[in-house]
Amino acid sequence: MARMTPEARRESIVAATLAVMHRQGIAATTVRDVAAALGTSSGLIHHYVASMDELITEAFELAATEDLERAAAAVSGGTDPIDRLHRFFDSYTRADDDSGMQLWLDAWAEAARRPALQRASRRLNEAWQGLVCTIITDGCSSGVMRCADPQAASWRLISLLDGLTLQTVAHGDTVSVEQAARWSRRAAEQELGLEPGILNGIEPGTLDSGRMH
Amino acid sequence: MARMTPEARRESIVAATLAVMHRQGIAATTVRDVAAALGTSSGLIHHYVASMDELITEAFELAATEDLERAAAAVSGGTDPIDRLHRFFDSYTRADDDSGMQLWLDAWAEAARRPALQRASRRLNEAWQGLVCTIITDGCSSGVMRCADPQAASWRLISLLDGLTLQTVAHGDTVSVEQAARWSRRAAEQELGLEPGILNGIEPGTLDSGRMH
DNA sequence: GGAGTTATTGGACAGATGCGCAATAGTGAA
DNA sequence: TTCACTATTGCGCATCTGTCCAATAACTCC
Repeated sequence: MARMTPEARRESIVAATLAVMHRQGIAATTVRDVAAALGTSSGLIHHYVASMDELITEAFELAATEDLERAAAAVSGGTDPIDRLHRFFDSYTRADDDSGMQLWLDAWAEAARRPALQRASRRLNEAWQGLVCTIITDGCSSGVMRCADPQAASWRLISLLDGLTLQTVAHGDTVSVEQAARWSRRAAEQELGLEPGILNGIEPGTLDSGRMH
Repeated sequence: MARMTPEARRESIVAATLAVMHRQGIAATTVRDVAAALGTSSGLIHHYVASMDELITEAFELAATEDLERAAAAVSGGTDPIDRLHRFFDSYTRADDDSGMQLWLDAWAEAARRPALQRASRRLNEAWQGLVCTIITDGCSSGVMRCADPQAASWRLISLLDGLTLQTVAHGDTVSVEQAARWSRRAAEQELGLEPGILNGIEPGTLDSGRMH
């Protein structure tokens, strides 16, 4: 393999690790697989990273941080809190192309046994919650949302979203992607005192309960 | 090791597997660890089970089924739908002594790679949802609950419960056990048109919003 | 007691794993 | 052009994995 600068090589290694993790899962990602994906030797990997654990944690952190930043960028383009919340749900739903969420499932399960991974997972989960919390806080102070405790509300919304997406990814179709999207938006409407349907693309006033299932 | 009847030996193997799974996680459970926990040889394990995957699936199924039956038994002792719902939340919250929920986290993550485990996980998850759904359906027909779609409502409640408990188990204290318990009960009250606080042990009429966080 | 059945043993086997290390090859400076 | 530096190689090592199998020991029935 062509010789590269240390920075470029390190980045290519982390990127290749991420690709393998998406394909095979965190637990089944091996040094040799990463080397094969790069077309290099396994020895090179250890020339750049001290251990496999470190590499896996770093790759997970990269992927999760990129997802978060993509969501944050989408949200920041919103014109008002409700639009920003809309954009948040859009980017979250799009982000889980299954393999992205599968990575999170792996991370949550492995967190108990890999301290470094647990710290990363926790930090990023808190960042997601913080993103939602900021939207809600803004919405409350501008008067378009009503919420007694934005911190708590954002944890509830994130947890519902995770729990529903979990079913979609782990079990196939106990809960469909559409249901997860619709139900979590509806929960946000109720949690924040919004007009029913406003986050689900239903025109205000045309909503009847029969349409909700 | 003393010679045992096939049934007793098989049960002891599954029980030992479960103990190892609790201690080390599903992915790190090996034949030799199970044999060591029993004080026997690895060959004996394969005299009773065809493959490691089968053994792991069977052990998970046993643990999850026991939890479910414990919950179902607790629920069936309830005097009315609201009491039964109360009992459901009590048994769910008690069931997660962390290691129980950790097993579920492992199962959800491993489901993508182990078809037999996925089937078991899915079937048991549906059974939990079915348990809640029955309570809600009864509550609606007896008039104490209002719910347009018990199926959907029970998936939402189960998913919220899973998502909140996930935070507790995977990350330590982003969400506390008490918050998970309180918030999921509050969600049930709202979802089913119940009096606020009735599932959280708050006397009807004494509730003010400031107490909810 | 003897014979047949089978639970149990202990190790062999092939393959995979993380990691280390001496040898090689590409690069930039003197 | 030569030399020092280091990115890269390819393999070796120790260990672990699931699975299999011949030998042994315990139990049951005649």
